[in-house]
Amino acid sequence: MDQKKRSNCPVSCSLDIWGDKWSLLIVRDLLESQPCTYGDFLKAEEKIATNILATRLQMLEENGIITKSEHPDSKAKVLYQLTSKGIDLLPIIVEIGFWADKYYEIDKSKKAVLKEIKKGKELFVKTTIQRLNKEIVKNK
Amino acid sequence: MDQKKRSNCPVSCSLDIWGDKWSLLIVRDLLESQPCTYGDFLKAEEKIATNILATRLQMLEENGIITKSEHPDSKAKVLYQLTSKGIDLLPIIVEIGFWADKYYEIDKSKKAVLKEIKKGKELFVKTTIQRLNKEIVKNK
DNA sequence: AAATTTGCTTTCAAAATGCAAGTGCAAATA
DNA sequence: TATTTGCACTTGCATTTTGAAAGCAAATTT
Repeated sequence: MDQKKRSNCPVSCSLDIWGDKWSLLIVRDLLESQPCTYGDFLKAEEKIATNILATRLQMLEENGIITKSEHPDSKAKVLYQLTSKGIDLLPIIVEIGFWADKYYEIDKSKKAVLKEIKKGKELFVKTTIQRLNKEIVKNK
Repeated sequence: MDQKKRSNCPVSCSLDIWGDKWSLLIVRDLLESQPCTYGDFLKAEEKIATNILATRLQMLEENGIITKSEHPDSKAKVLYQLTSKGIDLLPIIVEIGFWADKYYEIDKSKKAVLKEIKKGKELFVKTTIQRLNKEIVKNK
């Protein structure tokens, strides 16, 4: 009864994040600077509406892509971070980056980062995923 | 005046296909079996509505991801195929496939294909892109 | 000549979005 | 202690997008 009808992703797995730019933006933000607060997401360049952010965070949590935890300094704050499943989205984000770099103007700093990654893509992805996974453990 | 406000993609390039599952599905279909007709897309498993298909095909064409051309056999039919820019989305679709395979049930045949690709991802991507680009030239 | 196929367009109700304002709680300040 | 501020949301509502079905014109088949 509470079973939601999910959209199909382009490789036959059902998941709402496909077809939602805001979800991808949240994942990208987290990959770049791990624990983020609600406010951090709102501050991002793309100006997500606060109600949309709330629904997307909830959806990502339900799908096991992110987790919520308490901020060490303040109970008023909430920390969001990626799960292993979320971290594994890195290769996709990286490939989107390469593609965008090839066909669109992107800012210099991002261009430089991508150029570095290109030198050893597989290694970069592997070590970054390892690092992010270790950081999860740290926060427990 | 006709300047549409475009959504931002997660890597700072503006493009509507990010955040739209139907666009991704169209690209996936084309990567799997190059020229497709309007009807082919409608026949796909995911059941895109015909009006949505029309707007997405138009959008993808405007963004230089696909092109329309005449069917050699019939004036009633229209062929859609990827441009080089569209073909270059392959690495992204492949990575989405790997991720989905890791975390969701996908059907056996796709699983098998992905397993094969995994053995030599870089080579597979390179040769497939080359092949698809050659096929574009053929159709001219 | 009539029926069917093909590639769309139109209509319209239902759902999703996006902006602004509001709420509740915790922490900082007066 | 009282009050303001900051943070994480929620609510209301107008606008936009979606999705299902029906319609349509041109081309093709029967």
